[in-house]
Amino acid sequence: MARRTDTRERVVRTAARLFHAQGYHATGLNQVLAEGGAPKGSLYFHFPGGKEQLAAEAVALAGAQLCAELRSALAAEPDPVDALRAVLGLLGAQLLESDFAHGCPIATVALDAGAQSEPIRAACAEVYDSWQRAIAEHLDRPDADELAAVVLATVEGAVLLARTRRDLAPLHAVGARLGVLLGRPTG
Amino acid sequence: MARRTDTRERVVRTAARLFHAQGYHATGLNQVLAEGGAPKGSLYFHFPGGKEQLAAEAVALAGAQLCAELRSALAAEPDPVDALRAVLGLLGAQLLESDFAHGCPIATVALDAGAQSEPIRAACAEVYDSWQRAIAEHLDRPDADELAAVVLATVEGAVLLARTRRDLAPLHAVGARLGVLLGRPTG
DNA sequence: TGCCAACTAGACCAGTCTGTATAGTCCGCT
DNA sequence: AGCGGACTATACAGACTGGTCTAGTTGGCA
Repeated sequence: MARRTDTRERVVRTAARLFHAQGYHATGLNQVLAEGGAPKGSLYFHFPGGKEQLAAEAVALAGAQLCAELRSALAAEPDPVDALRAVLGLLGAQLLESDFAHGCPIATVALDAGAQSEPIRAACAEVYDSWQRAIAEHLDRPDADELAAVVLATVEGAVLLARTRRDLAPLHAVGARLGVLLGRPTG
Repeated sequence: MARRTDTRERVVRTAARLFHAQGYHATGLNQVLAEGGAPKGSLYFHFPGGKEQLAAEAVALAGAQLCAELRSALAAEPDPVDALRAVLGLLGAQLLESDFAHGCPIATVALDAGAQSEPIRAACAEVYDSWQRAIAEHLDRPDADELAAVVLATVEGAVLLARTRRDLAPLHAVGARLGVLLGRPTG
């Protein structure tokens, strides 16, 4: 069956945006529906699993989008340190633009709903894995995967701190230290 | 007026525990009251600011407790790297014990409620500042403060990843890289 | 033309949320 | 004894939650 409308996609996009800024429990289905321009019947037609399914798909969508941006940034710069600094710049710009509402779309949902819903937690974990893989592929060394996890953790933490403090300083501090962290293959 | 009961403290402790594990919006006042053994009238007597005030105080309490543990761990080890590894071990044990429910008590609330409530955001930011100061004081070098921010971000990110993945690997990876990050004063 | 699936539309339900109102209990102080 | 503030206890309000139900509309295909 070919789809006849774009309602489903519109709803997921709206949900992704709202979950990103407000979190899972703070975002009501009514708000998603109102801003997405869809009635309740449509939602439960497209997402029989309800809010939980919607959140899992929204997380996957937001994660895939950011993964694409991450890969393109990494591909544009031969040096991993420069590339990651570009990514930090991107995240910082996003924070500023949204008045510090848009940090990491995964972290918000992971902490808010991951503990109560296994599908949502799994979707978040999957996204983190994809990001880590993208980073690891650009670190040409034996411990690339483990190091990519550290880089990912550092960036995630910096975004969390920056959002909470309403200040980009943590992002800059991390950017300045990336060279040290990635500098020597054998540590 | 001296206090005549410990209801207030009991409620804050219960709230801190529940917010820690479930987040702000996922935790209802009724649950806090039931588990804390207090009626609603008492809550609004002790916390006229309602849930928002309760959360701000719970965050401050949890933050102060962890800050004390952090300082004691740092004081027990002369080498900052060893000391921070001990802290990572503590956080990992806490995650395991709680079946990955208890990550960072601040991050959960900061992402969940910080965007909507300025007092809660400020309370979270204050706690992060206190932790960063505690770390910086044990790094005897000119760039201690900035470096402490990076360390804090890395640890926070690692806890977030570990909780989401239900796997302590990110914590271990960070522990193994702390030496590189802190190794040379001039980077 | 007629049929069927894809999809929309919104009323409706039971439960939960935070917060308020008010009556009552306890206890130290004078 | 009895006043008054500290505190408890609970019923209740009003809004909102996620989710279900049924009726209706649309569009392609036979």
